[in-house]
Amino acid sequence: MLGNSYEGQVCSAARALEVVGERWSLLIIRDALFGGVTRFSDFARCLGLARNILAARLDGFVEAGIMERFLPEGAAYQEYRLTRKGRDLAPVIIALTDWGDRWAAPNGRPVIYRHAECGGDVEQQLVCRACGMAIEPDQVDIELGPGMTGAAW
Amino acid sequence: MLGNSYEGQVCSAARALEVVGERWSLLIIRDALFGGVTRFSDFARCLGLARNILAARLDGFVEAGIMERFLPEGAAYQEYRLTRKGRDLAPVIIALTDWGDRWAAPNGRPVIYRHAECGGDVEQQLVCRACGMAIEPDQVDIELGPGMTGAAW
DNA sequence: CGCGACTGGTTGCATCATGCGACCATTGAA
DNA sequence: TTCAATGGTCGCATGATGCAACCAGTCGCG
Repeated sequence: MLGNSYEGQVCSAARALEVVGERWSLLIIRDALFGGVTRFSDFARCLGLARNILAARLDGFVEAGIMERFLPEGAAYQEYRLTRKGRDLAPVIIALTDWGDRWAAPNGRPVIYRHAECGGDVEQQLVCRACGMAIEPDQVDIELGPGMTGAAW
Repeated sequence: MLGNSYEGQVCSAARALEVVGERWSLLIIRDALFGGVTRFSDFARCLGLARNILAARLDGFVEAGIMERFLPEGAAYQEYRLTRKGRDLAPVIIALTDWGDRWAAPNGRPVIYRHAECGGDVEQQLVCRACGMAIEPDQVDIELGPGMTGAAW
């Protein structure tokens, strides 16, 4: 989005950015995923964004199916919860964080992701499904798949 | 960026988004990384974005150190090339693409990432550096690290 | 019950980012 | 020489974002 779309692009990354590419979107999802934030006012406080923008983003997330509104039984204030589709964005946020840690964190990592079971550092890897090897980013090629229409991306 | 910053956020994901979070930024980098696009007019044509915006993005990338301007010897038109810092964004783009493939590609994947050596599918995994296990997104916890200042993210 | 604080918004206005089309100097090819 | 492409810049219109004010309903406290 960012208010609009990337129409000309036949590309899943563009489709994803239409949903979560606007300003604040990924930070809202980060807080929901890893900070356990669920309520309107808590998002506004944590992030310091304007409340009308927050309302617009949350509406968009609900409409896109990455969050759902939920009223805990008995009472009073509603929660915004990530759906499976929303939680599936975790790798995106972790990839951004990894990059920021490496290239924009002179004082060390502010936040560390840990394996809940054993407490170890979480690392993101590209793996080849065929040969099982770990892959460096420059060993990745692209190929057009069945969802491609027309000639261009 | 998106024209401005996420000042209140002490978070590497926010730092990363300040560099590549603006509209079109990640698509430009995607084309540079996987499409081999290097020239101003080619970016403009592939993406269909306004040329003044493209100029602003490329300037920003050069300033941020994720691209560099390069004049091939002998002649005439310049190229924009990703630096190491820029190529390191590949996992972000692959993560976005994976998500888009899963949740927003009803006709199948338009673009497939392949291991250059063996041609196998590239898959992104979270791995525990301590125990070596593959980790599901909901098994990830966070911990504050040395770069954290103050109490909040 | 009364009161103040908090929640979950909405509205209007100002400002910044983005998009569009016109323009321009230089290079290259016919 | 002429025509098209490159790599931009400029000005204006429109859209997105940010800010402050406002509001109804709820909660906790005395």
